[in-house]
Amino acid sequence: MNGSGKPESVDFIREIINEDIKNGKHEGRVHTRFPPEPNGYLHLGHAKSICLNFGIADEYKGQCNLRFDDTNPTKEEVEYVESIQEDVKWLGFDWEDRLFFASDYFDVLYDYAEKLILMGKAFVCDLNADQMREYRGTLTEPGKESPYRNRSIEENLDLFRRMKAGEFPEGSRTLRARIDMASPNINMRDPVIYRIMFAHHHRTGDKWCIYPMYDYAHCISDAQEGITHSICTLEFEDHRPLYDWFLDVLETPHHPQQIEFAKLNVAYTIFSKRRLNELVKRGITSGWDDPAMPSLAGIRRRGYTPEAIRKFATIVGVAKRDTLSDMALLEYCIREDLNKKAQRAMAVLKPLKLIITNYPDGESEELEAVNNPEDPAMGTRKVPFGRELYIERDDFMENPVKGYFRLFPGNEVRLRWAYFVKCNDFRKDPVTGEVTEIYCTYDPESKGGNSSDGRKVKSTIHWVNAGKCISAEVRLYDRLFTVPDPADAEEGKTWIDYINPHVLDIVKDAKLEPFMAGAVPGINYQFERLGYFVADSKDSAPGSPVFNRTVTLKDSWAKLAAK
RNA sequence: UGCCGGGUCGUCUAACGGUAGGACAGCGCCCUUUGGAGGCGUUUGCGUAGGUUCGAAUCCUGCCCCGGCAGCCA
Repeated sequence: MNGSGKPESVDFIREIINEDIKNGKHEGRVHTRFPPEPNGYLHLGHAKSICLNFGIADEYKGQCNLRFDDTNPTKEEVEYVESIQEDVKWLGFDWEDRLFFASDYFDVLYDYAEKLILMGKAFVCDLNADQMREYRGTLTEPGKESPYRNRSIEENLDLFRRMKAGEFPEGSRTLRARIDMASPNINMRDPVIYRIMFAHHHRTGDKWCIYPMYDYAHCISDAQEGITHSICTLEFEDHRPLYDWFLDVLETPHHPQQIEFAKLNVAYTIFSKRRLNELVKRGITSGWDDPAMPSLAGIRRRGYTPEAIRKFATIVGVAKRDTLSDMALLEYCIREDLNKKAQRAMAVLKPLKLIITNYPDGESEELEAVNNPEDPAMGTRKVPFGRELYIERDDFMENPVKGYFRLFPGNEVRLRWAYFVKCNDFRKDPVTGEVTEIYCTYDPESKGGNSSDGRKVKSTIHWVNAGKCISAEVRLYDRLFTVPDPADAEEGKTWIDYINPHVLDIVKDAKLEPFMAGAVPGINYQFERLGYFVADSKDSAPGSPVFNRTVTLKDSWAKLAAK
């Protein structure tokens, strides 16, 4: 029950689980698994599945296995089995001692295959790939039975054992289930269950030259592990009859239930492994861990937290219809998390010199600044103040537009944690017309940021001490694409044409408070009034960090100004 | 045009025959030493046409639209 007294609503998967528990199905157990193929890096879409599977296991006091679906050695690599484990752990989940591989079951899988042959439910087929395609029929026409479909059990067994022994060349024969070539479901038209591949496997080495297909391996692997609910994405819906067929025919001790949900899509980015790979290959991004990538490695480096990702997974929910989630939802999650946790700092991205004409030359002082207004326990710090400062170029306007509250000639603003200053004059470059310096007077009575006479200002701006700040490179990341759904390209264009040219803008020489020299990668900061930033884990050096912008702060002035 | 699965605010998601609700986004106001955060308020939706029913988002039928499926990929 929630606070309103209404029953807590659950998604359709948890509804099924609740029903199963009520009916005592699977002895009331809940056991899920996350089954990635180790052929690429994990991305936000996988995170949804991870949170679902591990999350459900947690909620029902069940278990969730991590199982690598490594049935195709030509596509899989150890590099990925390592990065995947790292990503799942980073997200905050634990498979304890239940790390499995489909290849753990190659012997079992093989024995079951002989059993199928013995039952007359599988046969060795000599059709090549092209012929098989012809025999398969089409979406609207039934297929034809293979001429090898009625071989004797003895011949099938002999041939299959010789396939295993390596007597036949790659592609020359397959083992196929004997189901129904006229089935309206193409997956049931005598699907291949073993193919010959003389490939080195990352775990089993050269032991095998025949490898099982996904449909055959997956259901049996689930059954082996006593999985109760095998949660996968919608495109496997058509495979469920086959999943059930294998387990029914083989009479496995367990029969997990496959449940399909709609995978995550997020506007202005893409999750397709193929396309993500192309971004890397073309050099559009620097690699799979580029902070602009939606890979978990990328968003981690970008400064996203596991808490935010988990919250996002919860918020988008789980259902069966295709969706395109709003980027704003993700950004909300990270802002909400970081607002409470991030240490504040002042950073000036586009510096403009501000000189306080009535501040004694050569003087300086340390002012106290609050580290996080949301969390007093985070304490305060000292910020060096002086006669010459840098402020943000955008915080000054020679001719202010309506509604602009920041600095302009004659206007008074507050320098955060410091003093009120009033602009009296400014200087411009005679050639470019660019403002080069502004001259202000400060009110010594307003130290700390409050006037002594109750005088108010409409704006507070950030600043750094020109003589005592540090310089750093700051990388401003934005959305990857210029359109919500780049895969849905208009005539004559491809998704590549929609890459955002400003996905990364680099600020070479930002000015920051001196303590930021000690910024440690992985610790999130809020640069006040700008956004959340994190020191880059690859390109920062001790004492000289490089910062990545995780997300901007909401900017209601920008919205107003755009009108 | 075969089979399977879907269509509820702009977005995501509830409702399980009984007042269409929440979150995000938007808008307005209040508050604010971040034009941040926060508080309050508010606009917007059941694909369509019928049927059953006292009553339909929910059940039935037709239509429309969207997605998936013809790898020895997963």
